Amino acid sequence: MQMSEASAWLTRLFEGHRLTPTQRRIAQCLIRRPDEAPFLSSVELAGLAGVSQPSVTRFAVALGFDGYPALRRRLRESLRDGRAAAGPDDAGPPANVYQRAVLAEIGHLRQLAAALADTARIEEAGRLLAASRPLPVLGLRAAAAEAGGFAYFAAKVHPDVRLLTEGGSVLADRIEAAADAGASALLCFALPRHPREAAEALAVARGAGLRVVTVADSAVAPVAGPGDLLLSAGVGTGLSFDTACAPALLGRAVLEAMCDALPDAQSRLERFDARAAERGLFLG
Amino acid sequence: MQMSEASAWLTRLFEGHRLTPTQRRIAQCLIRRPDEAPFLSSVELAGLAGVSQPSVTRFAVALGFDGYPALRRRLRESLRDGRAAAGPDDAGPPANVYQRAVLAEIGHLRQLAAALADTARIEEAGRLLAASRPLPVLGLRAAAAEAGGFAYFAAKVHPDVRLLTEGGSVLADRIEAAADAGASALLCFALPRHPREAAEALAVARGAGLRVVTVADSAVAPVAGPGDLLLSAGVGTGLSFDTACAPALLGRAVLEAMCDALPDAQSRLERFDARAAERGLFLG
DNA sequence: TTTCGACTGCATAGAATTATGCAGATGAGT
DNA sequence: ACTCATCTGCATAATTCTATGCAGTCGAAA
Repeated sequence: MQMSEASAWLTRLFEGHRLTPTQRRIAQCLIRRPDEAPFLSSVELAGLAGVSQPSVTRFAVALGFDGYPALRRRLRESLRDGRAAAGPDDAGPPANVYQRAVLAEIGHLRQLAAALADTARIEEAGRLLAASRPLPVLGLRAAAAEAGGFAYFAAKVHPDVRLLTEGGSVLADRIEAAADAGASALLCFALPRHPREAAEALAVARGAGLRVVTVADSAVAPVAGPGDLLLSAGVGTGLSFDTACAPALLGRAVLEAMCDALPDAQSRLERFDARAAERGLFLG
Repeated sequence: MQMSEASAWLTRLFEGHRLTPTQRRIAQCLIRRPDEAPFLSSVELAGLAGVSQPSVTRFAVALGFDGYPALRRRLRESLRDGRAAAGPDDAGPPANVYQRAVLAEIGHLRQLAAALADTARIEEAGRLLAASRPLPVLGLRAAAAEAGGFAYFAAKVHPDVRLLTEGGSVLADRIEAAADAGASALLCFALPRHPREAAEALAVARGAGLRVVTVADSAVAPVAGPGDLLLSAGVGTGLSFDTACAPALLGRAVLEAMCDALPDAQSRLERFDARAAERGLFLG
């Protein structure tokens, strides 16, 4: 018989206790369903075992618990522990603070990879941004770097990218100017700590009729609006300052999707490369 | 923080829902405790999130469930699924380009984590940069974003950070001005494709007596000089444009080391926080 | 300033879960 | 056969959990 971690634990628990026939049925039932067991109410367990509900309570007491909830609590803990032990197989002590921060970011990237299994949202984001001329890209304070990185590359395939990294009253002017010039969407990088200005700027953008695409640190970012297309990736908090690898990478993924939605992206890139070589812009 | 399968599922669930501040607190609480979440009663969850129990019920309804028990049922299913899927590590083929790019970056981060086991070089970099007043930070073209991100945070703990992201003849002027003002080191982000200008700028810096610390994409970066302190991390090339998660993260690690080498970093941060709160700079 | 709508916690009703008193059943020992 | 201890389920009490009406608060719009 194949014994899982949890049912082995259960078996050990039952050993050394004199159990009545009815109680044995309950125990068998628990051993056979180690995954469901921690979630069952006494009524449900009784039903599955074919015994009365009070027998379940008495079973728990017979095992030395204060009552059925106490037994279930133990089952939950053992499930959690088993889960934790099975998860990260590299049990080595994460040596220093730098390594811990990097490992945490790996976790965020894993999550991002899982989220990217569904490409519908990111492709929609790509289409929206590709269709907007001009394309305003907003990122204030800490998010300015991510917005800048996006805008630098985006400008190589999109004819009119407008990078907005400075707040103040001019920001609203520039958003409205972009809308007047024909923009239909705006890309916003929203990272903690969320500046109040960013929320205000997004309100202006929505008011101007722009569709807002937001790359944020969490799906519950306070700057997100109802009609926005929100994409999220975790931010690392292990160091003195936040690290936003995953959001930055998500931004590049959006950029890729935007390229795919721009028919002449490839030819623009080739033209740039040709001119760069001509001018000796890069080494190597 | 280690992100599990379950919280990824949660994150996807919350996306696209308009949530009130109280509901965001509940969502954050669930995301932060993916292992406990499926076991919590509405009362317990309310307690952990610091909201009232009815708010939890309303939260579940807002997400489209029939009630809180229905939400919890879904959490339990996702926990079970995650458990089942956790067995065969990553058997599935890396479906799409986005996922492949993210997985490649995870590989770079793994290498970075290994390299950071030895903290001597990064700590030396931190000391060098902390001691330089002013501190010029150089990053041209694609590297401007990484340099900008570093400089934004560095300015919160270092009294005189000078961000240099624009090339041209003025760049050499500004480097020499920094040296004249007392700078003893310069931090350079050097990413492909390496601009010729960057190499020239570093030559100027060395000529002015600055110690150069370079965060680069490879240990054989063409811009590195003999006396430089070179730190490297891989760059992703799976998408149309390079992704520099690992170098960016390495930059933040250098920043952390610099903070450790600045005795009054902590007090500066606290002063900033106090003033930010005073001015209502950030949301939440 | 007033009004209105949205949000939130309190109080409480309604539902479920759990524990316990009780009686019938079973089986061992006298 | 009688007694007694044990076991079991039924009915129900006690507890815990969930949902909802209501009023106070806050911010936006008129």
